Amino acid sequence: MAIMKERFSERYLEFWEVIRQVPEGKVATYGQIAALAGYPGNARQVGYSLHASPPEIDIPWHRIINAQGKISLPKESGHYDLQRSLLEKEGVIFKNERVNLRKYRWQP
DNA sequence: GCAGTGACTAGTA
DNA sequence: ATACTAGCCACTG
Repeated sequence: MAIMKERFSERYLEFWEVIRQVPEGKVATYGQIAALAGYPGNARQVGYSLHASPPEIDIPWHRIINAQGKISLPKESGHYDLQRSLLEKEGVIFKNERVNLRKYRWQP
């Protein structure tokens, strides 16, 4: 499988390094992660890196949402409900499928 | 190599 | 509020 390559690009590793710093009960956006990792404008790659990330890396992938405060995963996939329940378990409140970013956004 | 796709975003209308 | 656009770049066929 393509995702099981031994090495990932340095860019992906940088993304995951930043994501690892997002604390419990807080969220960050894809664009925010990209900018903090030193790749502003590469929000899409952040999403792709998570899609391709192997389970053995231990990162809070569920704390990453889009700039509208919504979950970017399709509801049909089942991953949507997983991400939402993981966040709610940490105290993040959803209102109309949306998180209040002004309240829950991680500020490094 | 080229075109399409995607866990994106900021801008404009 | 919605809709469309350009920019973004790794991956796939």
